[in-house]
Amino acid sequence: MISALIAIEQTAYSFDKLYSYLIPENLKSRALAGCRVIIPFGKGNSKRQGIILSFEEIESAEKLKFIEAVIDSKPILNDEMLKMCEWMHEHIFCTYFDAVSACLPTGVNFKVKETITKGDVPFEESFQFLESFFNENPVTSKDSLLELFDTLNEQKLSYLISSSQLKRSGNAVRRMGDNTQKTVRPLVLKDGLDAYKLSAKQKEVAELICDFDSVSVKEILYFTGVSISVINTLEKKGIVEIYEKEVYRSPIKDIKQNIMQQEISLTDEQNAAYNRLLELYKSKKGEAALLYGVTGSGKTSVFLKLVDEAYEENKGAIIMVPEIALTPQMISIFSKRYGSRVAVFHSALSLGQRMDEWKRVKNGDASIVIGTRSAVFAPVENLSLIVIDEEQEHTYKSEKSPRFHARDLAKFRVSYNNALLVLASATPSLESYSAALSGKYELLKLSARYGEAVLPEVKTVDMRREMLGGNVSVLSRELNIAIYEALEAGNQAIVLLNRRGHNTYISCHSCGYVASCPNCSVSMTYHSANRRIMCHYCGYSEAVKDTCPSCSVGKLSFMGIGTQRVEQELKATFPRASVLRLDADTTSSRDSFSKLLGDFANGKYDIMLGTQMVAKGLDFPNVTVVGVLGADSAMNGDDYRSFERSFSLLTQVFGRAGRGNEKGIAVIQTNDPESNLIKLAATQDYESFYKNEILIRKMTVYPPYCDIVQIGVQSAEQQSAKAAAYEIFENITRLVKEEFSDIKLIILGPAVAAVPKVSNNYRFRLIIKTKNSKRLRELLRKSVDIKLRRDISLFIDINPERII
DNA sequence: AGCACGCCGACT
DNA sequence: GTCGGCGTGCTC
Repeated sequence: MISALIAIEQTAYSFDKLYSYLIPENLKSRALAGCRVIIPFGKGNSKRQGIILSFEEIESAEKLKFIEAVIDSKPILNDEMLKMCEWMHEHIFCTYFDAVSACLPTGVNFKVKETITKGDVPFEESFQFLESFFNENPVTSKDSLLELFDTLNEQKLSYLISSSQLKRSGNAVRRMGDNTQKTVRPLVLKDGLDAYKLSAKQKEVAELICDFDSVSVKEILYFTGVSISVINTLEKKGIVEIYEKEVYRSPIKDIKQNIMQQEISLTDEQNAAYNRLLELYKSKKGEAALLYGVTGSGKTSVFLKLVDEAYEENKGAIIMVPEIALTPQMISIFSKRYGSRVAVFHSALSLGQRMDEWKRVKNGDASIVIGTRSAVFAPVENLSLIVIDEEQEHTYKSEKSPRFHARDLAKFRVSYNNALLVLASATPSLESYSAALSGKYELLKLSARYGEAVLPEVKTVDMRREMLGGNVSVLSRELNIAIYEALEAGNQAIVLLNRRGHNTYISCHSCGYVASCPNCSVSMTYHSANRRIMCHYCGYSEAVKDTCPSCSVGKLSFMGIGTQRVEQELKATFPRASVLRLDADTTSSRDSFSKLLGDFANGKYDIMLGTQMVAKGLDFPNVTVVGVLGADSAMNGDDYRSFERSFSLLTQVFGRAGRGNEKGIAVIQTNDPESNLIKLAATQDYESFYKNEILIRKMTVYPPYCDIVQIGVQSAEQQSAKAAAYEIFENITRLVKEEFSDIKLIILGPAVAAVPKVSNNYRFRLIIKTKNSKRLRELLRKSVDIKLRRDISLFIDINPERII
């Protein structure tokens, strides 16, 4: 006998697995792998959504329940996606259904809605009042019963259900309606219309419908002025057919249908790289290549030409970018070039748009996908190419379950499809570059800068000396002069500071009190826009008090510097200049970011100030000065990747300043002016940086010399979180001594997280340095299989982007 | 996460 | 006696 193995929604990691269900005879033909189903689950047989991942042969049907309904008429996930879900479950410690959900846009997700109806057994004496209620309302819900009848409670309802006096069933409810349009198509030829007896209006409409092959009802009404009844009559007579046609809401505005197939001209160097990539592309071995090209070397042209190849062969391609708002020009290039064959995938789309784009790809109407990390799940058929642009960016790693890295999933997909993966970057991740050097990836270099662009002159300012020299301002004299000169010449300036808010913290002079969030163990930041202090972790805010709430004598003063404070200072120093501040606070709305960047590019502002996102924006030919405030290695946190991130950021900043016709100036304000990092970034010397950094990684044992496993434990009770963290730690040490003596690892911790409390949850962490393998994952799974107290949540993150 | 079962204290 | 509190174990 065959049963279906099903991934079920709303399962905690501790009891997640594939559950086996019987297939009723009437669903045999429809219950295919990749179809979503409704199944009863748990003691109460609550209705859950699931998806069939595979099937198994069973000897006895004992204990098994039946699938209740099949939602999809055809599989929503194909074999590739199902295999990818299994891969994710094995490799990244997520539940099966988390993996499935990641493959589907929110729009196509169904929600199971439970309904309560009268059961087969008549109501007992004491529940007779329900009889008349159900005569009026045959279908109701648990919640409304509880609300309407004070005499009922959860227990009584459960009793009524288990004794079959009430029946509970589940219906799939679509979260989001398909955007369909009533459309008409003719069933007879225009010449054949004479055979029917038609009124003047009917004839007119019928002829119109025959002229077009298919036309929307709305349009007919608009053009002919008839009412819907005319069309209905035509349908009754069998002349036309009315059906629902899906209309797509495309996020790409003004698609130029005249596709611009302009030939891309490549330099010799670009051409060499392209030809090699084309060879790999054609060899169909499921390989990966690293396209390492200095800023301005024209990486985009190289991979665009590869996408051309895929487009012409009518094969699928996925192009990933770190952040869609920062690359509007990429979307416009793609949509101009490939027209409606392009679909866009990213999180700023509305739910409806996401679903539409997903469907266009699923139906084969679009085959070139451009987007952020979620684009790696695009249901592209015949996938032949994946490009990951700026592959070192942290946005490719998901920080919530499923905690995948887009690069790993891309590798899975190219190997499944025998396609080619191209990682492109000016500052590749240490992991990728070392893999390329060892021959795991094919390494392709572009070392010549394209066009006339020159690197800026880099001035490093020691802020400690600046302070000793009497300048207590945020801006150094060097930077002030540079900005002044740029503005005088009619040019623009960019100032970078990686801290939001006005001040980073508020403290009391007399008692040392620091305003901190009541829910999280972090200090709060003053925001001048709303004159409140805010927590950047949970969003809590409160009004600023005049006197210290702790000692009620001292006055509070604002310490530290955020973007708002710098904005204030810039406005004071350059009163005639207009300043644009770009950070998470000013760019929360959907497309304001690209609009603001566009405004800056058009010269609406003189100075742009912001967090690191400004470094990655468009090319601004008028920018001749870039200032970086607080450019210490600590500017990106203090984990092992901070040097890499700083180098990448500075390299991009310097690349920005040097793209116009004039030689730009970059002023780097730091407390560590001797830093090698700044010098290497100034000359765009990635390879020297790599040589230094890889040595450090080797000596301190960090990736690529090992993998990092982070286990996080969270609870509202500090003691239970701590106890769980220690229990896991002891499990690991014990298992490594006994069953897993082949595994080598270094355990750091358990320790309280860097931010010990977030939203009133206490957090503990364990860090393990080891080599990721099947055995290791087995060990991890055993170690976290602890008798968890109910209030604990736990996660495992392989090679996390951030240590909690 | 739910849900049921079961064991113990408070209460008609 | 029994109602309901929550600790514990299981989910095809």
